[in-house]
Amino acid sequence: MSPDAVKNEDGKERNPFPNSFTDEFRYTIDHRGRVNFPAPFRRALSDESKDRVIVARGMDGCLLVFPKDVWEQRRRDFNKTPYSPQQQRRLQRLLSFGAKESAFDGQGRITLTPRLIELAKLKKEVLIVGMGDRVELWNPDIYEQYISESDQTVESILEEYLTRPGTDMGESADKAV
Amino acid sequence: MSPDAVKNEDGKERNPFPNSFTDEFRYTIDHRGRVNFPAPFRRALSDESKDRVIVARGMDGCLLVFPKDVWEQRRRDFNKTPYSPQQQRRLQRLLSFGAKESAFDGQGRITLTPRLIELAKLKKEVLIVGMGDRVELWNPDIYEQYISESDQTVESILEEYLTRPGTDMGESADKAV
DNA sequence: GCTCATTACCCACCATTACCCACATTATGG
DNA sequence: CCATAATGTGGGTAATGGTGGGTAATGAGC
Repeated sequence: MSPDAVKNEDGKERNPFPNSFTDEFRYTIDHRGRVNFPAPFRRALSDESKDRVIVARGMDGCLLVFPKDVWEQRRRDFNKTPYSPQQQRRLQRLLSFGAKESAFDGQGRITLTPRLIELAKLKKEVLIVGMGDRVELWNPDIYEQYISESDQTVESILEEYLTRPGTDMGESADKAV
Repeated sequence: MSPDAVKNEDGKERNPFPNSFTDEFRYTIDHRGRVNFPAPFRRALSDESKDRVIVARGMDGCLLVFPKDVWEQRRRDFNKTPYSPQQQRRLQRLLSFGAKESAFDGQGRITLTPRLIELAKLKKEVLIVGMGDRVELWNPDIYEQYISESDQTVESILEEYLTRPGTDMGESADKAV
């Protein structure tokens, strides 16, 4: 499966990795709760989600930003879970609890509600971390703390996976065009 | 045309070993944090990642440079690990910690952030080492130090693997003489 | 209906970045 | 041995991206 894409009909080059977010940015929140959304991430957004994202509570004290189409997909996925309809509804509500849909302003920023800011204990600065098809917002201090708590075991696991040449887990060799 | 490229039927150059990096290079970082990326390595990049790489923290004090498609593959692989969701999240975050996506400029250079430069203790010079599907950046002094620390055990292991049958060279070397 | 608080849209500034050109040096080919 | 291309290094400059603030629309409360 490579949803990788096609060029646009207007000939403009499109991102070959839609909704794929990598690396970190450090921005400031202004007194109105506005946070810049990294320009590379904006460009990486799929056409369907060009201007709309959902900000929700994340795990371990961060906030999550989903492109709208990814969010909808997640929501639909709950219906495929083996749980009862009651439990599925509960899952959906937990997911949406505190979530806020947000649009970009002319400068590419989103506005966080006071509630979300409080949930993530955000102060003046935000760390924005690309995590594949979603983006995490962190209080930099908490993130630092979280990272430093990683024990030796996790780090050696990471090391092993990083150092492993090519991956035998995923299918490789589908490079032909 | 370069010796490490072959021609496709359509006449375009294509590398027979995409995302395969060998050999060492020694370059300088300029005052803007720009480092040249070896021309043979640029040619070795897969078509998908021709223009984009990710620079991340590596083990033992070096930096890692991944072609974007390799990086994405690694990231997806974490979700297939037998570990708990919490651990998977931690792995993903550890992987992304400090990571920066970068594009090549017209001269084939990437720019390193001050943070990455500091992490790897890079001064004026960088040693660039091909390590299979990824590339390592080293402070040459630290690399030298690291190599010299290899003890007798490691060296004898290397010796054994170098001379072990399994390659034509090793085999014939064993039987000849 | 009116007022006030909140939100959304707009413009302005400026540091940083990316793009461009220039040149020195090395490899390549005749 | 010279000519030519390719590669590594440095720097100027226009464009982008991040930040702050003014002002018009929106909506809630009285």
